[in-house]
Amino acid sequence: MQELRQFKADIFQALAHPTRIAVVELLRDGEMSAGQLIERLGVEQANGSQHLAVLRAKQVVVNRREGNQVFYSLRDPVLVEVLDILKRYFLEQLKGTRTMIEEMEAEGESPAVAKARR
Amino acid sequence: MQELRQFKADIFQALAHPTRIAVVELLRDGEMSAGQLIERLGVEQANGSQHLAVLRAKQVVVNRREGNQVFYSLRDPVLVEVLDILKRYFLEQLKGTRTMIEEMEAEGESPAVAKARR
DNA sequence: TTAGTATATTCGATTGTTATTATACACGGC
DNA sequence: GCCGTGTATAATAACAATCGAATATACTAA
Repeated sequence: MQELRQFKADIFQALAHPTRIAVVELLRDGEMSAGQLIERLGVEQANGSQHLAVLRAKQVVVNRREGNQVFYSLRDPVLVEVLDILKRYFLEQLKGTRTMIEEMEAEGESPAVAKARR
Repeated sequence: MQELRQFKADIFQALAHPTRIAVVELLRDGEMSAGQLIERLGVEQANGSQHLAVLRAKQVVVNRREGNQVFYSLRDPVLVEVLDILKRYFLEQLKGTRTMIEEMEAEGESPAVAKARR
């Protein structure tokens, strides 16, 4: 059980950076070379390569060399499911925020607002 | 889109620690007081409270005070889904590892073994 | 008010993560 | 062999996360 939690924590940590999330999203529909990825990400070459190294270390992606280039792909597309779930979660949270904002606007400064601010 | 990725990264980071994953799992079936949580986690009081603060800051959990105690619960149980998906993912990965080990045992020291060690 | 219990926060030491710069490695063509 | 292109790896510096110890806060009961 402890091992499983460590494993989950490692996966979460692998994805705990916007650039690496972007990589997973870019690989959603198939493989892509390191160069293409880095160009799409709009980051420095070394930086992009380091992020790919993190994803490799945590086995989130796999790669294959073809001549000069290295192609990356998702090891298991189940992670895309996770991202999709989080998108729904994000939208839920936004709804909550919107409700909160509306309450603030409707009520002005009030206990509800103070509570929401915490 | 960038904002959504940052949001996802924040959630992942909130869960990128075995203790905090344990908290989410403990809250799976309902709320629990900070004290109960910390006891079950088997961590120092201050440390547990700090981890709860992280989960609060990222809105993963919410809390309510009742007298002397503070009860925590999951803000959105959808995160449990994510953990369940990762369990399946973990088992998949284990299957791969087992296959790898079997190959190693069957073939002895060989190029395939060297490759698997990387 | 004082004491006791439950929880949170602050501080400081340690360790981990990130971006940048520079350098190394791997491959193909010549 | 040498060059060019694509990719990975040090090395550093700035910053963030973690933990334990001590302290602070919130509440209850007496």
